[in-house]
Amino acid sequence: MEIGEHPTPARLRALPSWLLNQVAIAANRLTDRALAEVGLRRYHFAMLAALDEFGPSSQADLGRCTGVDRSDVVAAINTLAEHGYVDRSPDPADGRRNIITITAAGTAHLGRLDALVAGAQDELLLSWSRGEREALIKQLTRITDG
Amino acid sequence: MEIGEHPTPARLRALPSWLLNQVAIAANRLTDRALAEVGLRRYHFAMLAALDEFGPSSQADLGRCTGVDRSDVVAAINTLAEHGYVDRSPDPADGRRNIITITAAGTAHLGRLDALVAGAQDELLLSWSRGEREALIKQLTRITDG
DNA sequence: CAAATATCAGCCTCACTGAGATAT
DNA sequence: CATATCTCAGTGTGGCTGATATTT
Repeated sequence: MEIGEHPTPARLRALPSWLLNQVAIAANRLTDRALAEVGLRRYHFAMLAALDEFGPSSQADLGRCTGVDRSDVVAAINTLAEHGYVDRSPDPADGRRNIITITAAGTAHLGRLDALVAGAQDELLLSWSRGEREALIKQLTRITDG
Repeated sequence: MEIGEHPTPARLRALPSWLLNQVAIAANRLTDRALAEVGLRRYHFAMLAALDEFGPSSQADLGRCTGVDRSDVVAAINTLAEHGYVDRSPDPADGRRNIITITAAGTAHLGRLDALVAGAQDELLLSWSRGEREALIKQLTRITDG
């Protein structure tokens, strides 16, 4: 009696919010799987990237610029520090803050992470040209900026 | 000393998977907020839409075509049935299955949900033209199909 | 006193897993 | 026997809240 499996309802297929959610789930799965190879997660990559680009930062700044909650930054930095990818030390100029600094090992590892994350993008956007990817990035950026 | 807040790292701003995740979070928040007005959630809308489009279906089929896990379909149908939006009855032709049918009240309510969900799209894509929205939908569809 | 920081404990949602009972 | 369905119990993540201690 199971003649026909249903396809996705047309109402959902035409809904940006639904499509975005499905695509994000797939993208996150691919990225997580790639980063699992080195035992890290997406937010670890985000914070190392921020430290590499902006230099030593407070945990609050790291959380804000990566969109990671203040509460979760603590645990993520713990893990990165245990791996030796960052140093955490009190700010001599502001007793409330910790200064997080990326280590040489962290910088080196970030190169590996870049490759893994880039591989996940390639899996997600298989057969997309460079120009097509840029168009996608531009559209998504327009939404986040709005 | 807090002269400059960090912006989002360039590595992340150029990363499709990261952008997709951020945009999906925003989209889901808007949709959830809209549907909260009537005490329902995204997956309720998805299942009512499927039932409206395909007619009476088994829970397994509903889960597959909406991407909702078999396990979560149970709870969602419970809620919809309590509200009187669907009927759940055993399939006389296949004892393993329940046949879920949308009720008249369910169909009526779906119209209201459509409006709420459409409003959330408008909030997300403020100032996007019809053509721009279609281009976005086409790109996202290309990813899900891949 | 008001505001910001780091930390901790905990909540809720959602995608998912495993297992059991039933039926094909 | 293998497969499919429905159900329940439970897991893990991610985004989030509230409270506290400390410092500015």
